[in-house]
Amino acid sequence: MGPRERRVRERDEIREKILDAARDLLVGEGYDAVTMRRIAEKIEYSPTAIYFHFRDKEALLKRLCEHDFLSLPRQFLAIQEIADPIEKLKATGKAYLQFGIDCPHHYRLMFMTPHPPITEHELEKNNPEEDAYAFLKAIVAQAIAAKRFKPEYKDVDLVAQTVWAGVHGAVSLHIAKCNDDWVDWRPLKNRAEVMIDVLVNGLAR
Amino acid sequence: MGPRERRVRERDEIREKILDAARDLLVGEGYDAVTMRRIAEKIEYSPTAIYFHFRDKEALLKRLCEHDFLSLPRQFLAIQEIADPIEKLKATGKAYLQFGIDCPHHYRLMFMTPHPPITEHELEKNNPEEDAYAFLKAIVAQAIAAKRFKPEYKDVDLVAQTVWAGVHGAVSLHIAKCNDDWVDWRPLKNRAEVMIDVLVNGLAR
DNA sequence: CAACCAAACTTAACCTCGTTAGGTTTAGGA
DNA sequence: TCCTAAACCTAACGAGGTTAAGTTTGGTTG
Repeated sequence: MGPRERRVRERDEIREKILDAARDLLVGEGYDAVTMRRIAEKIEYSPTAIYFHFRDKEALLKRLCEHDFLSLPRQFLAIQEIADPIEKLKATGKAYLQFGIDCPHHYRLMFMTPHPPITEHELEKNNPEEDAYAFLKAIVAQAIAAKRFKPEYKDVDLVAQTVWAGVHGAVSLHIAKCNDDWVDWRPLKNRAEVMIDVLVNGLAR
Repeated sequence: MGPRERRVRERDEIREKILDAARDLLVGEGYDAVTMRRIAEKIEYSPTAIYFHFRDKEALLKRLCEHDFLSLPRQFLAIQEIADPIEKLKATGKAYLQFGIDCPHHYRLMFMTPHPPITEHELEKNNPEEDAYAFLKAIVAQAIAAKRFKPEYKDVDLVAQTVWAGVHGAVSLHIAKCNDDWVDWRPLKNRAEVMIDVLVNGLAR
């Protein structure tokens, strides 16, 4: 481990510091507080220094989204203990909901904001412990294998994406339109629970 | 109709022109193209003139969202011909999906972007012909009245919001993450159809 | 060891954007 | 005829993302 490795490590560390600062601003002060200048201020660098580590703001935010999407299942650890796949699915939905309630700005950036395509992935995919989508897929696959769903619902990706979309719809509509008094909104938790129940009932044999 | 009425009419006309210009930019050139300066350029006014008609950009965009949310059901005219409430509900979901496919930028602004609360509504509410949410609610109420749903699903608002959220989840996840090759996305139309079927099945007796 | 060179920064500036201050025109009313 | 308020305009401010150009720093090489 010569000075070469140290350089690489230091580079990764400052990259991580930038991402951490961006996340802190996002969660703590909201969407609009995430500016290159404020990130720089937080880590005591000049704003332009960030451009040495990220091509532009979009790339930075996209990286943050990917990173935190992967780390989501680490918050779902208790769910793995549940044996019944249907209960597991419901618990996952509720945990996902809770993330949306706790970190709405973070949720908005990760799931409600389009990011232009960037062709550089370096992170590990398809590991349920480190990839939220793989986590969900594994549960759906388990439910299908246990013949808990109607026979027409055998496409794991299609079912997983439907369940995801359902809960996401409830959460994201809340985040986008909770200030809209045009609609007589029911409480989010209530809506999300009904959504999960209706979905599971619709999928089940 | 003296000059006083003319003044009011002219004011409304230029307001409408501003909204039309904003909508054109949004649909034609996308989200980022909607700037006060470009709107002004399009209607051949100075940027500051807009501030005489709208308090700020947020108010302008919010007004646009409300206006177009109301005019949505005018695109759903054929649906009123359908007698069966379940089929009606499915058709409404598909029409809503089609709007998301045709106008993704417009959809994003209307349903995926939080707008701060503004306390000034001047538009007519609760008319199914001019209010997309009232339109959906009327269909759900019809289905409930015809005893097509399980007895526990008798809260019209709760059911309407669940159905809305389901289709919205499919559409909005597509708009936000269609460039994300991390997930092996099924086609949107496919996902939306499954979503509608699963929801209806889960709600039905 | 000295020269070099690329990595990792910095300062200063550019451009666009939303918005405001202050001035000007215009038309209806007193 | 004068006044006033509505409906605009020009000019500018400040914040944001980004770039150009220069500077430091530490490892590598002749």
